[in-house]
Amino acid sequence: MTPSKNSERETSAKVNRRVERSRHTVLSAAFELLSEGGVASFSVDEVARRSGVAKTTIYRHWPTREALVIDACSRMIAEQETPDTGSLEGDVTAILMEIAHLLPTANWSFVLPSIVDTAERNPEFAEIHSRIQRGHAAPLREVLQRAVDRGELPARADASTIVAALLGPLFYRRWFSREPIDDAFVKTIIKLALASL
Amino acid sequence: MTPSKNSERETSAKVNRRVERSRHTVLSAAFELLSEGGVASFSVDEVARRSGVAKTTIYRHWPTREALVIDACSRMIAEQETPDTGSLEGDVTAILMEIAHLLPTANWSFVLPSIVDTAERNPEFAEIHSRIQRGHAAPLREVLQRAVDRGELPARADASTIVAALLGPLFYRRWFSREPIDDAFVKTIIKLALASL
DNA sequence: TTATTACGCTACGATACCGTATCGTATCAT
DNA sequence: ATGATACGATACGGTATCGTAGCGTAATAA
Repeated sequence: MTPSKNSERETSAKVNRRVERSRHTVLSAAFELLSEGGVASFSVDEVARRSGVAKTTIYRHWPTREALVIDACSRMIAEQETPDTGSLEGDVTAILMEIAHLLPTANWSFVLPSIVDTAERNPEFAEIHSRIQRGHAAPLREVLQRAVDRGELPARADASTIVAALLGPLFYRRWFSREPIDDAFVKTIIKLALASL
Repeated sequence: MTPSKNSERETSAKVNRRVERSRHTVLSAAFELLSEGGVASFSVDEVARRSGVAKTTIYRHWPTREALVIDACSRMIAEQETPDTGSLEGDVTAILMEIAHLLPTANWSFVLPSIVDTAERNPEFAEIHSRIQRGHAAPLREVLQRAVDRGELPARADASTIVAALLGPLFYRRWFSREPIDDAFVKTIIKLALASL
């Protein structure tokens, strides 16, 4: 609260104008590069080339290549809204239809295999992957909890099993069997996963 | 069938002793290296170091790094037997329990994300991935077909949907949520996937 | 206006690859 | 035994990458 501290705060806040602009430019290019080639082919030199920001400047903001990759990956977490249709099946359908629509198109769907692979051997990426994963499952877990609260779903039902039964088949089609994901498929999966009620 | 052709055959067949020994040594090291670091960190130099086979020799057998990686990946296809217990649920249970057992331990489960990632942008790897995938699904498709033949399963049932409903949740737990896969989970998934009968 | 701060540019050193060339040696068939 | 063939060792040239250093310039705060 002293004047000196105040001025320090103002200084750092205004310096951020230039800094933030650089950071944003670099992160955009990094994100784009990541989407195209995955974690493996990500290079600081290429980010510098694309962004127009000098490599030295990049290294003034991120101590290492990995730090930049991790930062770029963190922006990949898909924020998804939780619907509230009143019924469990309605909510789940809304969520899965949205995901089914995003899976063939969204940027993160091209990068996620790369993160999964890296996470297999790198704890830092395992942490990021875990956060992304929780983000995907969160809306489902919430509507399931609401259904329990309403008495629509028995409290003994295992939420994580149901989530796996819902998301698993969709992910399987996107990354393993590479089959298209149409509405009929999604509805069948929902019917099967919620059949035990 | 001429003598000259015969001698040519014999020659190539015996030369193969040395050649096959080299090929086998290299492929073993390549497979091991692949299991540890995935496709991205795979290098011919490292294979040469580990195998003791000179890099020049490796390049006499494989024209390029990628050819060697692809060859090593091809050996990763898990041969799985198709059970025959007499009932659909029995067969499916046998298959999925086996997979659930392999998922946390088998070498290919560590490499598969890497192949999936590479396949996302490389058609050659997409082809390999497709073969691996068909290998995983084949036993399930066979027991499903047998169930249809017995009349245990309606012919209109979509096999590829059921396969996705069975394998998807298991794969989801191995590579996405990273939760353990216990017997209770597998049995629940089977119950859900076959509930529509 | 002036001092500070961030930035750009160029150039490094170090490392790790790929794929090839050369040449001498060991293995193998006959 | 001998000629053919595969192998090993070493050394390249070329490229890409990481991360750093030095120095001049532009933006910014005071």
